Amino acid sequence: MENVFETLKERGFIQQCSNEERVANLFAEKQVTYYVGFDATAVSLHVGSLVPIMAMAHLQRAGHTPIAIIGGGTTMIGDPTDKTEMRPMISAEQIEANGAGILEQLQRYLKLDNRAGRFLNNAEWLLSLNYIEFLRDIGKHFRVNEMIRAEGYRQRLEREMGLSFLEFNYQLLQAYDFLHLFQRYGCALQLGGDDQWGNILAGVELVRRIEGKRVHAMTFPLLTTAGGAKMGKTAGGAVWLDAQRTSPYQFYQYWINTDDRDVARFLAYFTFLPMEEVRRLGRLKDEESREAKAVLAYETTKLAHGASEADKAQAASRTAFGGGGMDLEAIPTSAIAANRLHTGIPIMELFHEVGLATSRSEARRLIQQGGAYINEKQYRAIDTVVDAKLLEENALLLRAGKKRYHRVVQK
RNA sequence: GGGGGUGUGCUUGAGCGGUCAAAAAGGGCAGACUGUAAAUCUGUUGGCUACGCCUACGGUGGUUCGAAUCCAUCCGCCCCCA
Repeated sequence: MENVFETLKERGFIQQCSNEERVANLFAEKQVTYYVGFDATAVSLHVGSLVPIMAMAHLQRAGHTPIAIIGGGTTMIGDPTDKTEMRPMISAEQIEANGAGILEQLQRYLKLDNRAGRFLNNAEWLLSLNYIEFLRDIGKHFRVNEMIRAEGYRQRLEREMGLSFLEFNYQLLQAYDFLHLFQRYGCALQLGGDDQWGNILAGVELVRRIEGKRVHAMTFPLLTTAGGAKMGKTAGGAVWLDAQRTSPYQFYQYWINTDDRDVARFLAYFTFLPMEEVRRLGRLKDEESREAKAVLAYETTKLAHGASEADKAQAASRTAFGGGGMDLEAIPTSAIAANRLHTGIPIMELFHEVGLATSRSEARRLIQQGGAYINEKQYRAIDTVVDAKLLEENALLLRAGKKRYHRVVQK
């Protein structure tokens, strides 16, 4: 079997590495325990976390042991790295709840049964730290002059934002995590986004000073779409891995709407397809690239939500955009009382009510600008009244713009 | 503790006491064009019981016929000194 390191490299996962050769050998020589920290500020992970997740999955498939940690302790501080503002602090209970959701999602990609892999909350060891001891044992190993040279801190220091002492300690805590995981589980490698490079190295350094052992760091490139947007952000907000927050259909649509220029890269990152296949799909041009996008969308959805959901999403997407009717299952639907429909509802009110417009004024603009459709027929008159006569098979299919649909049924 | 500065809509950022729902850019949304892509062009971008009304320029009070614009005070942030 080929070295996972090569696999990761070929697929574009590796941005920086403390020492390429050593890390590559490490994987070849023995089973490696590695860790990645996840942000616990939300109940669900989103598409942006998929890079580390996929990297972890590749490694686990090659027989190595992942540890996913959520920052129960560190999240309560807020990571200043590359943030223009301080992150909001959240409560321990909230983090606990978020952790449960995150674990569930990770388990679709990773085996975290405390043998093949682990899921830990760093609150477990951080909360019991004693300040004096921490300063004495850990704090003495850090040089402030080095720390403030880090890009993230420097920006905060130079701009007017300021940096609180609390946030400044983030790096120490993250380094301490690494030390702890090394001591307790023999964890020898930390992975993270490239913005974490400095923090990860701080951990490497700390382990070296205290334990005299060499551990390693590896970072992933920070992904943005070709359009310059952050991964996983859309107009409607983040694209979550949680089916409750982002339906498998929406998830599928996110991927199928990928910019042409990103398709090949994304296939390598977000699917397990062999690289030959990835390259073949990546070579498709113009209209043909839709095939590649369909594969990307299907594979990613399958990983996140399972094959049957992926099939459904794919079918829904095809009928919706392939000229056929919509797959009714996939469209958000709301019920409206029959008598209201018989009386008639002003079109503005209807679009607002079902959430296709956030206010009546927005609905008004939408309609006036020709973006409002009922049963695929455009309505531009704001005084249109929608009543039961427009029902088709007992339902109305509302559309705002090109892609946002909503179905209304009688109650 | 002392001194100076700053706080505007989703973001950045203009803003003479009336003509400011607030310039400009970015972002968003919609339309045209398209391949459910990109680029481009056009329109639009606080709310409402809608040619009018309401809410908004950190909070609270005040001056004024009238305040985002002036004053006081409080809060947050930044810089310098201690």
